[in-house]
Amino acid sequence: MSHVPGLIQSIERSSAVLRLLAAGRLRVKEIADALDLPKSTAHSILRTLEHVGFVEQDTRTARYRLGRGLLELGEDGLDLNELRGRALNWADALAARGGEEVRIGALRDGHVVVVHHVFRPDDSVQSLDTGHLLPPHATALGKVLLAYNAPAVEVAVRAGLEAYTRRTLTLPRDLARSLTETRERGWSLSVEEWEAGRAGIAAPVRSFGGLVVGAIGVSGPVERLCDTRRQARPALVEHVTATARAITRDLAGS
Amino acid sequence: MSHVPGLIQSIERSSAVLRLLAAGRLRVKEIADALDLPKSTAHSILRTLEHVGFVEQDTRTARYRLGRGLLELGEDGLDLNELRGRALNWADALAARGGEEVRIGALRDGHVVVVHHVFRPDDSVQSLDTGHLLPPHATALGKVLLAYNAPAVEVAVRAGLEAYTRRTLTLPRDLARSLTETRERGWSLSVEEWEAGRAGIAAPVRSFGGLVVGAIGVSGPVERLCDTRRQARPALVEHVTATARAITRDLAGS
DNA sequence: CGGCACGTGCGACATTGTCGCACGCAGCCC
DNA sequence: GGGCTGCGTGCGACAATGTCGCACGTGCCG
Repeated sequence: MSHVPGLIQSIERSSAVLRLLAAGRLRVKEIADALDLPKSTAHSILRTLEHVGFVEQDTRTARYRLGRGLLELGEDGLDLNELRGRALNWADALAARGGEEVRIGALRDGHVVVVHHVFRPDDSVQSLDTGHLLPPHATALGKVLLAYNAPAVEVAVRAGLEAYTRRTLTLPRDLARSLTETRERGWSLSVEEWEAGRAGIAAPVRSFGGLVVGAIGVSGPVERLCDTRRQARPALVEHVTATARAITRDLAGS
Repeated sequence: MSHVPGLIQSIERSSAVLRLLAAGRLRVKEIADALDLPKSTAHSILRTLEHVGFVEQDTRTARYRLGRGLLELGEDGLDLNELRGRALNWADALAARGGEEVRIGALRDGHVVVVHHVFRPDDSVQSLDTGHLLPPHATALGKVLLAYNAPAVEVAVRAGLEAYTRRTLTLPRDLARSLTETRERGWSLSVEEWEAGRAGIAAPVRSFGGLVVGAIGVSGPVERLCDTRRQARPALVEHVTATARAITRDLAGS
């Protein structure tokens, strides 16, 4: 079997599997025979492709076929209801443990769509925020989503970075620096960039292969989220990032 | 980064890359940032996806986009002219070294399409066979192609295995056994199954990930191709399989 | 009912994928 | 125009992961 050094053999093999399945439905054994691979190897490839949605198996016939995730490649494979369903209990726990209001969101058409919102446990008057759109460049949720989505940054910059407060980042260079910091630390911070007196901390939620499909964040008064130097409180950062990791693990197990 | 044990991480990552590119054209750095991967790792994935035709790069902008190999997944990514172009010199060399006529073929719509035909070096009267269709189940070329294509076997069996000689394999079980042997040894043999007094030996030509995209074979009188027990002569088998491997390496380098 | 073939999953270890580093090139700014 | 920065590409060491033999359970066939 002639494999070119420097190329990733397992990816080449997976491409061959997809090509075979594009021509018709096949069983593990047939794929293994076609590629002269041991059954176990073929099965590992198929299991992975199935997991990422590129392949599906008919349980009755055991035959594999191309999956919706590949046929509809433009969709990011995770709809907002599924994100909400997977993340909402973790969001409730974060609100309880962190003591601040929590939102889960995703980028859609250049905006942050809030798919779940948890009030701050002690507060009595809140406006439920689900379905609302937030500006990506000024909110912590939005900034962490932009950090991993270069085209969305370009769109936002081209549309102009609107100033919501005097602290909103309105220069492309400033936004880019903030997003680079976000990537380096793995979480974002917004201090009075969206609303005066309020801050937010958010972390990414990832899907297969590391794809960012959403974010979870807390928000509240600056003096509760930040220390005297307007830096995020480490304990709260840890709660947010740990929760994001838990949701990511939950999604990976699907 | 949450990766599930038992799944192939590099395949998951490649699926994430494809999803990112389905949403827009991106540079290496942007993909690396989106997935929190080192640039080199992202580059290795892209290079592989490019090699198998799933991704293409715009040399002017350095941006990557989805490639024709993925957008047109039903095509096996190798057209017959390209197979011919890559294989014809090797076929000529095989005819010179093996002393028998050589054909290169591929499966199309249940038939073997001969894409290149080399006369036996010593013969003066030959009919050029290019473009001709051969029955897959009775020829060595066809049997080696069927050995790696389970759906094509099903089609042939369903259509009925026509007897061309009294030695043609007409029972599905007999054909299946012959194809299993073919896979086990890596080459096929046909002794008077297509034409009385003539035999053929053939080996598969493979593309990326091990996909069989064609075959090369020799044919001639039984007494020249086989020993007294009607088994293939080892020296000729070696010539055929070595040539198939050389063409496969040639294709891999593309 | 027994034998066989298949799909699935586990785990050892050899192979391969990962990724830091270096380099060349292009673009930008002073 | 030169220096700096960032990017894309490729090399090679080695740690991590992919490979794959084996075992098991299930279903089918004679």
